[in-house]
Amino acid sequence: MADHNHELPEMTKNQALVYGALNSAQAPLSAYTILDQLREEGFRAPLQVYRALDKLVEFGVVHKLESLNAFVACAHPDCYSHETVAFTICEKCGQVAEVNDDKLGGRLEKIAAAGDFALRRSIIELRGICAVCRG
Amino acid sequence: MADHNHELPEMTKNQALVYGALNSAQAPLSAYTILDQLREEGFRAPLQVYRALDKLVEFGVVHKLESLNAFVACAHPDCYSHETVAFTICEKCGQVAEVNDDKLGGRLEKIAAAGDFALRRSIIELRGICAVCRG
DNA sequence: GATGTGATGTTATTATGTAACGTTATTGCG
DNA sequence: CGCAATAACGTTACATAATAACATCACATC
Repeated sequence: MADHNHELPEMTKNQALVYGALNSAQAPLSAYTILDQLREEGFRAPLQVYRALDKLVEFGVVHKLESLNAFVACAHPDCYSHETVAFTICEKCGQVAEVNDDKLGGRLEKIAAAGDFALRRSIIELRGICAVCRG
Repeated sequence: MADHNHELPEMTKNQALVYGALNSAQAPLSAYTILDQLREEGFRAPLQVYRALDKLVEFGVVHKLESLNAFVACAHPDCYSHETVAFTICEKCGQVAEVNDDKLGGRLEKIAAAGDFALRRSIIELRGICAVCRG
C-alpha cells in the first residue's frame, strides 16, 4: 500500500506556473507548448521551462512521456506511490492515462534482479487505441 | 513459444548499411552518429538514415530506445518473438540489454484489457546500474 | 557585510526529427 | 515492349527538442 502525504512540495513561481499549465491541460504538453502558454507570464526561453520541469519531475508531481517528448501532471500528486508508473497512450486521440499496477512493479523488479541490475526508474508506455476511439 | 524464421527481410542498400552499423556497434547509436559513420558510403542527409531506420523498426530487426533517442539491432532478429521487448539501460556505462519475458507481456496485456485499451506496442525501458558497473 | 546556495534570465548552440519536392529503380500488367 | 504504379532515393530547407555558458538576483546564515 502506498504511503500518503497530502502536501504538495514548495514550489517557486516558475515551477508553479509550469505545474499549473500541465494541470489544466487535457493532454500531455511539450516543453515548447508550455513555453508558448507562459509567454504572457514573462517566459522567454526554453530553459525556464526545462528547469522547472526538472524540479517537478524530481518532486514526483510531473512525469515525462519519453515516447512523446512531452510531460503530464501526476494523476495523484498528493501521494508518494510514484515507484512504477505506467501510461497508456492513445495514438488516435492523444489521451494519456496513468496506470498504477503493483504486480507490474513486482515483475519489473524480478527482471532486474535476474539480470543483477540495480533498477532506478522504469519507463512503461503502452501505445494503442483507447476505449473511446474504438467506439 | 516463439515462432522462428531464420530469414532476414530483404533489405535495400541503405537499410543494409544502417543495419550493419547498428550490428557492429557495442552500444545504441543515435541517427546522427549513424549518419556520420556512413558518410564514406555516400550518406549526406539525416533522412537517409531515418527512412532506413523506419523500415528496420517496421521489420522488427531494430528497436528504438525512446529514453535515449537511439537505436539498437534486435538481439535475435532471426525470430519473430518481437512482441514485448524490454531493455535494461545502464546509466553509468551505457550498456543496453534486451530482455524477453513472457510474464511481463502477459501482465501488460492484462493492464490494457482492464482499461479496454487496444495495445499496439509497449515501451519498456529499465534504467539503473548494470552488474559490471556495480562491481 | 561577506558568503554560500539555489533560482532566474539571456544568448547562442547542439541535437533530433520532418516537410516538401523532384528523381530514380523496380515491378506488374495490358 | 510500353506504360503506369509504387517504393526507394537524394537534396534543401525547416521544425522541434534540449543544453552550454555566463551573468544576475534573492535569500539565508554566520
